[in-house]
Amino acid sequence: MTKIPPITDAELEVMRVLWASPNCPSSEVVKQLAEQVGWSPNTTRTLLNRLVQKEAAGTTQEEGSKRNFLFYPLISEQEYLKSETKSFMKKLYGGALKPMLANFLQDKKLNEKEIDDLKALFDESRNNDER
Amino acid sequence: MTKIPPITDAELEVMRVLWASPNCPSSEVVKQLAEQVGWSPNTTRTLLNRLVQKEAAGTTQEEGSKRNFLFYPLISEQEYLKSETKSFMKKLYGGALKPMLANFLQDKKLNEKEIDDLKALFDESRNNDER
DNA sequence: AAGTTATGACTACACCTGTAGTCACACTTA
DNA sequence: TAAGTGTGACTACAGGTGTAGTCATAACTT
Repeated sequence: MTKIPPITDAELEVMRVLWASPNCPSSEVVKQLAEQVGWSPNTTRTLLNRLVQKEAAGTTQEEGSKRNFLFYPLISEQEYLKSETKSFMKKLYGGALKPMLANFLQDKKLNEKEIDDLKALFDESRNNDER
Repeated sequence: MTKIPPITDAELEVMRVLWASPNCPSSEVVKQLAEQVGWSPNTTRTLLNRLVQKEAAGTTQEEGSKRNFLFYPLISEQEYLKSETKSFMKKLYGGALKPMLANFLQDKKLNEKEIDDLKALFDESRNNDER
């Protein structure tokens, strides 16, 4: 996926279902979102269609059926998270990690284990940078 | 400020001006945004009014004038950043820092100095947590 | 085969957002 | 003081978004 289209909050709910079960019949998406967020079937279908229109998801006709479709994501959760995170960081912090962390840590104090964990993450990031 | 209203992207531009120069005559906001983002005066004024309506900004009549107003932010940049960051983290990562960092670091490798810097941030966070 | 139900295509509609126009009038300037 | 200009109040309007209704028809049930 080269270009990630804008995905609204409601559409994101649908994408989550598709990420969790790719190649999902619409009936299944409808069912899950009816349970999880109480949407009417048509609401879910509308969102599915919008996702297909903006090429965030794709459909194929189900085997041997004239009218049932399967839906699958065209952008991965990874891609989506990366792109959203990047644009969020850019919009609010000019793309810099440090001020964002400083802000986040004001609220949420970390314990030893969490700190070590995150430090390890940074170290990995450095070590993986071969040159 | 107890409750932070939703602020759109365009409105955020206006808030940035107010944060940079609190108690700003509208003419000044208009001027700055005309230069910075090329908006017509009425666009800026509309946004100012919307911010006042949603109580993100306040106004006072300018000294000895019947029609000129000063504008000031009712929510601080700190509050705004904190709230936005929190809801972003919640929406995309369930509120957990680690997966967000892991994602961010995939793209953007850090050098020694940056890593040390961020580690120090974490340590401060721990040390401030008296108990 | 006839009735019922699930599915998809199309339509609806209110509210939000970005972007500005119109108009009346306070203020400035000649 | 008459004419022009900046300001604020109100209005506009297209496109996006959340949330669904309607309708034709394929598929299931009896």
